Amino acid sequence: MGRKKVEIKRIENKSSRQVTFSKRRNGLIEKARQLSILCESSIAVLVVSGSGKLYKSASGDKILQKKLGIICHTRSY
Amino acid sequence: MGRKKVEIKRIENKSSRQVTFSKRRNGLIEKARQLSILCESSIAVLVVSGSGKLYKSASGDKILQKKLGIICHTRSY
DNA sequence: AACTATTTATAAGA
DNA sequence: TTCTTATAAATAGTT
Repeated sequence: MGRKKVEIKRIENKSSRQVTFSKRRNGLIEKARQLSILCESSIAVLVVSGSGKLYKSASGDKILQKKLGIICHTRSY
Repeated sequence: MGRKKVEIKRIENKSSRQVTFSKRRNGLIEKARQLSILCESSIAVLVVSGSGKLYKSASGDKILQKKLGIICHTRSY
């Protein structure tokens, strides 16, 4: 989607990469939310940016959310 | 996207729900893969269907993949 | 499982 | 940087 077709390879320009990261991360989490509602499923999404920042999202099921919490609180990130 | 706009609420018809689940789950995992490549990030996606079947995907980082493995092998799913 | 009309996501631009 | 818009991509309903 977008004005031009983009090849799936690392975006070299740092600020473009950050902009794309932010847009697509939001898009991904929204898609996960929709899927969980439409199809009564549970979804966890964990995203770790190049700079090490963590974004997480869990929808649908409490056990899954708890598990996601467990990984998110380890020290590695 | 598609022939009609769809409301984001549980799809009542079981077979439509299964078809949509399969399509959107694939779409979600592909989006995750693209984001990880484009923006040099690490992403884990865990999907548990209504019937309890687990689908997982991890891209980008080995630590993340290992952690995803840990949740996936617990007995709850 | 393939197709295609249409909606949605998003790459560039303002 | 937030908003816009042209276009690519995803997908709902169909075959």
